[in-house]
Amino acid sequence: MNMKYTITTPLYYVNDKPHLGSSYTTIACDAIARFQRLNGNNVLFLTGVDEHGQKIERTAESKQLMPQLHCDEITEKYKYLWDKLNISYDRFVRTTSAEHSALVHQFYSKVLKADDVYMGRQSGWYCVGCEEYKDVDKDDKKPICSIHKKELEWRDEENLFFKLSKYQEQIEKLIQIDGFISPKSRKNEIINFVSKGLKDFSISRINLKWGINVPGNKEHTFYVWFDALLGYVSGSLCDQTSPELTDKSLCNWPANIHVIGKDILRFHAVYWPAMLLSAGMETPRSVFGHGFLTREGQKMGKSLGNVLDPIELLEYGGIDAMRWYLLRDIEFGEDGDFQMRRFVDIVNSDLSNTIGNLLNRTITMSKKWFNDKIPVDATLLAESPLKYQSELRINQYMKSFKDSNFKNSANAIIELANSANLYLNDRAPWKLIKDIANKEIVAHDIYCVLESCRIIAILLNPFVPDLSIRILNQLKIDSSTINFQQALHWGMLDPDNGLQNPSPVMEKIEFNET
RNA sequence: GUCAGUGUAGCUCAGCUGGUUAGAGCACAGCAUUCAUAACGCUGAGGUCGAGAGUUCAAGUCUCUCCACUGACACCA
Repeated sequence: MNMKYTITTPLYYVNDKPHLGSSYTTIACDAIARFQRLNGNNVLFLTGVDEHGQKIERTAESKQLMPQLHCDEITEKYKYLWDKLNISYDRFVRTTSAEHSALVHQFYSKVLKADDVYMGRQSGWYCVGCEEYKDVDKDDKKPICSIHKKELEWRDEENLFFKLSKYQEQIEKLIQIDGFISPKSRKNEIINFVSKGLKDFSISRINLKWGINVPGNKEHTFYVWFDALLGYVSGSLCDQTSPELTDKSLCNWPANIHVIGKDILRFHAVYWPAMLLSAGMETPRSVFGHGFLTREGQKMGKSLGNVLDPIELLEYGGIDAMRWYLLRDIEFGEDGDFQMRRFVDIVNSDLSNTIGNLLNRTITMSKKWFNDKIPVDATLLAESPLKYQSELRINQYMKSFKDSNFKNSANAIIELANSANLYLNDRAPWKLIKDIANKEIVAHDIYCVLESCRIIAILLNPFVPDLSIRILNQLKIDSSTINFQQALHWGMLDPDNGLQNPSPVMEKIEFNET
């Protein structure tokens, strides 16, 4: 097939170090990217950071750093974490890069040509945290932002405006398209919002140095959102060094999916497509707004002091545990609750007890009775109930994964492992082998279970690539070139290939309350 | 305030157009047990299905009211 498939995480705001929420989004994207690659698609997996805006400027100031240095510092933390989480991104976009600002200028000139920009005046109470004007009473003397609990600032300034209202009908049509906005519940909210009439929005700020300058308007810099969203384009250009918005240069555009948190869905599903329409570019194929994570039933926040640091979690449970738990136990799209007890239980049960132990017990038997080779009768393979099971579960897995239903996909893997465990208990090869006449039957049984393990390892790959490779290594399978189309056929395991000595592929996590 | 969604075992959730003793996984208890990471397997205990009222021969499943949580919009701060 070899289709181009472009997937993006949000460009994370470098106001602070990465938190569990951004890790969650990024892990989900990584799973999708890996899944698509295994399906033979040519994937461009894009992530990056959004570095401009007043909030950054002030944060840097409070740290007595130049904004750029502050951004560099935080950007490094993101890169470090993505590295630790084995995120297979292809490009990392920085909105402070020269290429990016060149692209923003190019894009802006297109929007200008479309006659979609005008100078307007905006006054009102402004929240720097939100980077947004708030609808509050003008007579109020000390209004406070309901989200940030900070005092608002009075602003009265000239801004450039983008004619969002002009795209009312086109946006209405776009958001109706089946699959454009997921999950469905959020789609309805956006439709509702758009139906009330789109208002033009400002795309520039004055008196803000930390931003990309607006050509022709010295005092102005671009509003962070206008700037940040374009990072998706600058990151997906074929040749990033010479940003030109032509059909050729846009070979990775449009994005197949923007994965974001539910809080910024409107920017992605409404503002962003309108901007692209204005510039005569294609709109993204889909936008997925996932839910938020709470911790032990409570919102995570600095004020509550219950923020879960991804690095800490990683050190505690390991990368496979973290990735597995987030993808397997939390409904993608819905809000989810992180519970330490459950984290430990789920990971131990699924990865150590069900899958790890299955592999371990089977390899042990194989080594004990057949040394390295399994004398299996190939003609019998086609009739194994495990063959049927694996096909059933592969189907379930594929179907669910395409809907970004990671939970159900992961369940399919566990079901297959359960079946294999049951099969062993049922066949009891350790009893059969006592009669040497049964050796062939036992070989067949062992082979079928090992083959199930191989398929399990491959299906696990997008979820927990490290564990997947550890399993394949024990089966002495080269993990560097696998793809679904070839690898998911029953009977691909070479019986003469030999096996590595078994050692637990997944250590258990010990639960300790902290 | 308006609209939408959710509320089912300790935890995470299934239960389509109403129909016999409400399900799964995890956790827990007991049994069994080595091929295996005290793992796998079997058995079991656990729910007045958010509350109340109504429709019906029959409601987790339909109607109404209320409560809690989540979100959107509006309003206020």
